[in-house]
Amino acid sequence: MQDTRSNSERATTELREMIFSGALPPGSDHLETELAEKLGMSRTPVREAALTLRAQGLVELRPRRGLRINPVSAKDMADIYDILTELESLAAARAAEARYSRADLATLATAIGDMTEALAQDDLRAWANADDRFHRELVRLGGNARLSMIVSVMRDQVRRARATTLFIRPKPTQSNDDHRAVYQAIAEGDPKTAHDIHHAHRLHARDMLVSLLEKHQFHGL
Amino acid sequence: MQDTRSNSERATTELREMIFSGALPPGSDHLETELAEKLGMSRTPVREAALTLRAQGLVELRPRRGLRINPVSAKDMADIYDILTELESLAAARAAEARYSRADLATLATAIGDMTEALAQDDLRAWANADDRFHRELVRLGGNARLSMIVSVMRDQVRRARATTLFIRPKPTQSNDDHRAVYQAIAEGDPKTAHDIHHAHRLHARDMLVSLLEKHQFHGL
DNA sequence: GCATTTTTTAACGTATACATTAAATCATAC
DNA sequence: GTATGATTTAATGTATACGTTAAAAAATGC
Repeated sequence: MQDTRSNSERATTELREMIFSGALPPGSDHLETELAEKLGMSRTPVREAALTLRAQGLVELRPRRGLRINPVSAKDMADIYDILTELESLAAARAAEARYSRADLATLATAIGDMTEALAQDDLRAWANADDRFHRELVRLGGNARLSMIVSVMRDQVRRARATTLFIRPKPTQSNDDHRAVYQAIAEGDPKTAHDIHHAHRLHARDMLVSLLEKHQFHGL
Repeated sequence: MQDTRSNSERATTELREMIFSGALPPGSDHLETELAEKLGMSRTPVREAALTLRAQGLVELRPRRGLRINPVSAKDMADIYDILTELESLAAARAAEARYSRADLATLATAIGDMTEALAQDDLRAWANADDRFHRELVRLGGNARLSMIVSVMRDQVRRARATTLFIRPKPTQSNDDHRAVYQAIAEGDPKTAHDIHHAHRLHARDMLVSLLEKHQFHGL
């Protein structure tokens, strides 16, 4: 089956993948022409993708220097986590206010179950995957589309850091208890508890990640 | 003196202005060719501007229909205010943590003074202008560049609603007291107070605006 | 008349061409 | 050998050309 998306869209996702995978390392420059050739298309869709990625904070366009892949410092990561913390906590509160049925919360429950299982099997990748699903669904349940967009852009950037820290950080056991408690609060329609627990959860993750990044001197991820 | 910016940048700001001024009304469609002609340039820079504005949530690109100017419903406005509330409050807290000197807070103080004066003279436009400056500076002092970007995009959208509600809503007298209290908390290095007061301030503004919009049935601003 | 198919149209997505101009290279003076 | 200025290079920003294809219009059948 053929890809029905436009080249512009393809370029956007492919460049994004190349940034996350490290094929385009942070701080590196890339001429539009080179990228166009690599992706097998003309400069036009590549340029359009570049503009989109710039709006998401992933790259900068420097005339005659090419696309600069934005590095992400420990301070950047702290800033990003701050935003995530506030917005996800709000989403948790709003989700609790919405009085979803248990059925509505099935995806959330599944993600928590998968995290538990992954932990038991020491499968950190599976855990990270389920953790992503949990947070994405949580935000979706918050019912604020703009907020979801912003959070997903921010989470994209976190993913870069996580790839490098996933295996050196402590096992996320506390994390799982937090998720369960947030789920519980949402199911019971308790916005304040949902908010506060998730807030503390994210703040904790932030401090852990930032201190890891600083310790390992990732001064431009 | 000539404008040194690229046509692409010019198109971005001009289209944005046209959206805010109502020259491109919410919900309306505009072909790339028409816009290009109106702006006196080719389709290329207009398209680039369109992509930037899409990333900011102002327009949508609908193949063969043209640029759709996104309408902003009361629900949208509530969502936007929710985001503003959380992020600005965080900025206020962080600003208080930063222990700025009184000199550093001069811009903030000036804005408050201007608001007081504008209120005394019943000059609502001047008040709105100073209010903008206050919030922008507050966020800047928070020291999170990404947060500032997001807030400024959200505030852009609020501006549309304010233009239509500024003269029908109650006079913002309470507002001024809030600003002063937030300023005080930041100057004294009290993050919690700064956060909580600003949070309440924004929540109040949100509820007032949303109920106004609903009452006046602006179901697509 | 209305529904369905065919034809036409034109807007977009993309490729390409090109002028501008910043950067790099080279030449020259000291 | 270094600094200054002239020359070359090449990447961008923009215009333009064009094929594709969705929508509109026209034609056809019932």
